[in-house]
Amino acid sequence: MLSYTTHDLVQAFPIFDESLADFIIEHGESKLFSAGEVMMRPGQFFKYAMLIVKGRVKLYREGVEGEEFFMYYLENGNACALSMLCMARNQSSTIMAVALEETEVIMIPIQLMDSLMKNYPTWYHFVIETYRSRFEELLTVVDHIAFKNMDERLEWYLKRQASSLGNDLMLTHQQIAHDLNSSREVISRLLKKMEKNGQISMERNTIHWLG
Amino acid sequence: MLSYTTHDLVQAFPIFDESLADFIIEHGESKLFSAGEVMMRPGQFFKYAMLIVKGRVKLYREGVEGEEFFMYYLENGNACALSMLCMARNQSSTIMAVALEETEVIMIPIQLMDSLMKNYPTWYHFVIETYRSRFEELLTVVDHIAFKNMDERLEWYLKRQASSLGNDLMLTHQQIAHDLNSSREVISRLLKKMEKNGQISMERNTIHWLG
DNA sequence: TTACTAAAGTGACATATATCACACGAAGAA
DNA sequence: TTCTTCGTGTGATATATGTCACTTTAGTAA
Repeated sequence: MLSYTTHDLVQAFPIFDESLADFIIEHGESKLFSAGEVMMRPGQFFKYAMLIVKGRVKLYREGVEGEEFFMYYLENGNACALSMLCMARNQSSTIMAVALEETEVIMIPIQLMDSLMKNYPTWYHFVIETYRSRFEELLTVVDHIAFKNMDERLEWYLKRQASSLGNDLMLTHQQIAHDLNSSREVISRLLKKMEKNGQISMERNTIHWLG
Repeated sequence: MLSYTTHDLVQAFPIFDESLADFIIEHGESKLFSAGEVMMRPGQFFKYAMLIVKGRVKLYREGVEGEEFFMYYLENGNACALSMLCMARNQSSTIMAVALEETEVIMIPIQLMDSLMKNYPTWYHFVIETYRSRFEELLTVVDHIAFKNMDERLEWYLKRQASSLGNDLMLTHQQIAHDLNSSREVISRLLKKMEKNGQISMERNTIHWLG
C-alpha cells in the first residue's frame, strides 16, 4: 500500500486510468534510492517492474574492460523497460542503472503482471509505449555511433543532457569522455570548437548549452 | 482464415498454446514477400503485427546519406517487434526490412491486439519475449560499435551470419562493408588476416566460416 | 578462344581519434 | 599565505580506418 493519492499517480503517469492507479497504490511497493546508488547491474535478476516517480536514473552499458557508454536517462513518469523485460523472463539484466539524484520508485511485483495485462488496458498500453520509446531511443543511439563523427555525437549528447538536466551542465570533460567512450583530450578540443562557434560557453566544471 | 494447421503453427511458435494458434488461424491473414522485396521502410505505418513463418528478413538502419547498418535477421518463429510497437502506437517505422528469400508472414490486424493480450497469456508472453530478445540484440550491437574495433566487429558479424545462414557465406566484401558501414578495402584486408589465422577460407563471392 | 565485367588485392596517402607528455590556472586544504 | 589537487589546454605522435589509384583474378558472355 503506497502513500500516493490516485491523483498523484495519474499526474506522473497520465496514461493510467484511475482504476489502474488505485490498483497500483494498493499493491505496489515504494523504494527510495539515494544519489549515486546502483539500481541495476549486469547479472541481476528482477522480481519487480520499476516505475520512476521522482528523480533521475542514468542507464549505461559497460564494456568488458570497464568502459562506459551512456544510453539514456529515466525520469519521472518513465518505467524501466529492462526491469519489465527481464522480470517477465526471469533473465538477468545486461545494463547498469545508477540513481543520479535521490530517486523514488514504485515496484510492482512480477506476480501482478499477468493480471495487470489482463484487466487494465491502459497498463498494457503503457508497457507497449515504454518498450517502443526505449527501442527507438536505442535505435537513435545506434545511428549516432554507427554513422556520425565525434563532433556530431558530442553535440547530440549535450543537447540531450540539456533537455534533461537543463542548460547549465555540471559536467567535466572527463565525464563526457566516459559517457561517449572517448578521451578527455578529444572532448576538450571539440568543446573548444563548439565554444568558438557559439554553441556553448564553458567554465570549470560547467558547460552552458546555448541551444 | 489461414491454411495452416494448429500443429504447424505451434511448431513454428512453440510458446503458443493451441487455443491461441486456433485464434490466429481463424483471424490472421497470410502474405508472401518475394526475395528482395522491401517489407518495411522508414516512415511506414502499420496496421498489422507480423509473424514470420518461413524465410528470412534482414533488418537494417539507414543513415541520412544512404549508409546502411545491419542489425539482425528475423526468421521462422520470430515476430517483428517493430511492427508490433509501431502498430500499437500508430507510429511510423524507423527501420528498413527486406526479405532475403521468399518469406511468408502471418499478419494480425491491430484491432485484435487488445483481445489477444487480454485473453491469451501465451500471446502476451510471446510479445514480451519478442521485445526482450530484440532489445538485447540491439544492446549487443551497441556494445560492438561502441567498444570494439573493426576486426572484432567483423568476426562477430561473420559468426552471426554463419549461425543464421550456415557456414558457407555467399557474401562479397563489398556487401559486408555495407553492413558494417565500412569500406571494401578495409574488410578485404581484415578478411585476409582472418584467413591467415585459419578462422575462414575464401573464394570469390564466398567466405567459409571455420568456427 | 577473346573480351568484358565484377570481385578482390595492394600500395600510398588522408583523416579522425587515441595517447603521451607536460604546462597552466582555479579552488580547496593546510 | 603556500601547497596540493583537479580540471583544462595544447603540441607531438601513434593507430585505426577511410580513400584513391591501380592491378590482378575469376567468371561469363561473345
